[in-house]
Amino acid sequence: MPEIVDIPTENIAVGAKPKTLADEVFSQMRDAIVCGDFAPGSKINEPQLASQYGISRGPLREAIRRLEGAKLVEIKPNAGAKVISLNKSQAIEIYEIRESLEGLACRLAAEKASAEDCRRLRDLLTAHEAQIQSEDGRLYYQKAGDLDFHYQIVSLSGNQRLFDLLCGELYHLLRLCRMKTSSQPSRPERAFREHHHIVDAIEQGDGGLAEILMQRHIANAKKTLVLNINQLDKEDN
Amino acid sequence: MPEIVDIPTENIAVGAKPKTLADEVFSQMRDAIVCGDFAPGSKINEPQLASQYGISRGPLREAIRRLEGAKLVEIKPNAGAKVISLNKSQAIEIYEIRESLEGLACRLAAEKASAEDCRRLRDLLTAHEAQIQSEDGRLYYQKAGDLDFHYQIVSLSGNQRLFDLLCGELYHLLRLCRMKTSSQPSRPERAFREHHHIVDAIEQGDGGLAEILMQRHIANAKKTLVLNINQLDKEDN
DNA sequence: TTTAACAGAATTGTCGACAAAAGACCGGCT
DNA sequence: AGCCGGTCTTTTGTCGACAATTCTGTTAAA
Repeated sequence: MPEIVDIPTENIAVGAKPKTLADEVFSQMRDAIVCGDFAPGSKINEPQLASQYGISRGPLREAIRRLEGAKLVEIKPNAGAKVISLNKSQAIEIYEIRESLEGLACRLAAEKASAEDCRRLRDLLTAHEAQIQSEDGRLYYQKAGDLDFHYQIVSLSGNQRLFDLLCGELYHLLRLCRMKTSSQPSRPERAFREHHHIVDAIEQGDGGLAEILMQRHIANAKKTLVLNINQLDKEDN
Repeated sequence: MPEIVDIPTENIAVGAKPKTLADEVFSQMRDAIVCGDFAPGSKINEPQLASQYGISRGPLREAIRRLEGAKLVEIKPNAGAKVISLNKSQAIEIYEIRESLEGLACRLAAEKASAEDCRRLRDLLTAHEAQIQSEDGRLYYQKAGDLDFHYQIVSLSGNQRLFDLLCGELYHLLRLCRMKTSSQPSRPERAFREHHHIVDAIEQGDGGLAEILMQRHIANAKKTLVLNINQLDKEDN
């Protein structure tokens, strides 16, 4: 029984339990959006959602403002908020930014990672590898495992703001991008090779190489995504 | 006639006049923070500010949440919001991110810029150059002119999300960093050479070179900033 | 049939008031 | 004198209600 651990990428700020209602609802709505429970492009009805969450409109509006800050909803004055809907070019934009930023994170990580850090990274990969071998491994990999690896790298970079930017904002958008093309052709073996090569570079402290490898890794993921989107568009037509 | 347009870097979203009170107050507070009218680290008192802006606490709280999204204030539950205060390492973090992101923007701009775009860029530089020759040129350059140039580059990249990220968030933080070291030793001639070299690369459509030059340009700015901060710290002791 | 205007409903924006928590202040104790 | 506990004040969090705007559905006219 795999019982995919479902690593809670949402509870990034561990130990900081949301106390205010607005924060709580913000977290719930964010998860609902990135999990697809809120359809992209759908309108957000304040009275309805307020009663649904059992709170007043005040905290709900604050939560919506925070969602706007996370770029997950768009607010138009006097017209309400809508869940963001990403098209192909916007997805590409996100991957371009991610390529640049994670390249940076990977370079910094390579320059700072200790032997212990490297060992943990490698352990993570082998754990994922074992997971892959299980029945629904592919799904797991595409969902949590991949982000988990990247999450660790960014964490090792030591740049707190970079971490907030990537793990607090961009990764949520990324999950939205992936949601569209839910059943990906899954290129796990290739991605695994790339992951291991990245860890190799980090172990050797070769920041420049680690940066390039990570950029290429994400560029490959982007290509896969674009391919999937194109195919999806054709089916729709 | 230069007629430096004095692009208002604060009113980024031109044409979109803020209609709701919360949006209006958000803009005003953001400008007040980046201009230094709100001291970094100072506490935000809701009742006081609400009466000061002549609004209720509801819209004010929404504005504060948006400021939190822009990373300009920090909110602690049941403790209120404080204007962000950047220390040396945080400033370095911001410059690292900016180096990576503007490098990307510059590469994309080089790949997409038309001859007309290049002409406008060069015009901008010559206009700034003329401005520099005037009495308070150095001050002008450090304040608006430099950001103006970078603003144009990012705009040419064609990546809307990158634009929002840099011009909508990071540049405001940048102004906060610069505010600390208000009287900079101003390296205008060197920065000007770098700017021209960047435009050269863009004109030639050499994205890779443009990216590297921009990264080095920002890395140099970072060095200058760090030097200033260190000097400031010594004076304080 | 299409368009335009109008009335009604629904939704968003704003406000003041109450409840709860944090912080300040003061007195007493070791 | 310094520290601790309790009370009071201030500030934040939450709520319900009202005002203003937008959306909708209907009717009437071209």
